[in-house]
Amino acid sequence: MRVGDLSRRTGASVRSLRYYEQRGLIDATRTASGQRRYESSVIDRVLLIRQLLDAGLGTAAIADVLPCMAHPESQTAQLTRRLIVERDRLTDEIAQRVATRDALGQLIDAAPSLDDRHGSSAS
Amino acid sequence: MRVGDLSRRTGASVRSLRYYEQRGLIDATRTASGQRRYESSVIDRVLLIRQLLDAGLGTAAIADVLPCMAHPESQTAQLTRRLIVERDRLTDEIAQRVATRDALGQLIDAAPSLDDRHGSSAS
DNA sequence: GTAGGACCTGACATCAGTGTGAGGGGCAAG
DNA sequence: CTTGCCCCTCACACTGATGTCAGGTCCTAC
Repeated sequence: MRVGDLSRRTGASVRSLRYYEQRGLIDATRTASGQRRYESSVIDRVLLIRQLLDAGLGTAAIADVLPCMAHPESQTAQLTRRLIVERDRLTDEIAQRVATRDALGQLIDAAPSLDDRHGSSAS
Repeated sequence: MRVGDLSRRTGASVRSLRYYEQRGLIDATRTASGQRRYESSVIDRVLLIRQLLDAGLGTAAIADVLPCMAHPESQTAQLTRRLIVERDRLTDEIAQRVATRDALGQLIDAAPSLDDRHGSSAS
């Protein structure tokens, strides 16, 4: 499949797909004229990449953890440590966000109703 | 207090403090010669700003929600809606990160021990 | 009053992911 | 062979928070 197809099937822009390739996250064979051809397995890989990006990992981190996720048996101690680093970073970010979300939630709950929904008290 | 002091007491770089001011997040009086002077209440404000930044909010969002957090009584419906938007965004980000963290966690748990700690199974 | 540190503004650099435009080729259908 | 769409590379722009450098001023301690 070609970049346009892959783009359509993953939601990633063509630009992004080329960028992922440049970062070593996906690879493509080239036709004689230089056009990229992808195996269909790349679709899932791209979707995974996007999940990780959305989770706040950078392409470098993704390049490290992707192999583990694709071939769990290829995990080395080195890689496992990397996974742990990223997991712990996520844990910290989650805690930070939960704390802040709850703080915002309290302000919202304390706000003059806004007839947002709220059983508006048990009046 | 002066920028250097505020910087030391908050952990924010002088550069960042000036940036926060430029974004309207904090304000300072100026001496005749133009140097910034801060009230001590600004310390807490800066700490709060940093919490929000760490939680992934941008300075624009922070500029909106800070007044609510400082003076809850000043909350307008408009502001409350903004709070809700940010809270919901946080909720999404949290869900995304939790999912990814759990995926990483599974890989880590499935990894060849690494004698990380682990009661190393109930062997 | 002088040295040296703290401060001022302004501007350019960084990172990351993505958008966008230029200038040029590939390939299938008519 | 031409039309039209897809692809190629290169390269510059943007956003956001921060670093950093330059050139200049202020102020405290001696």
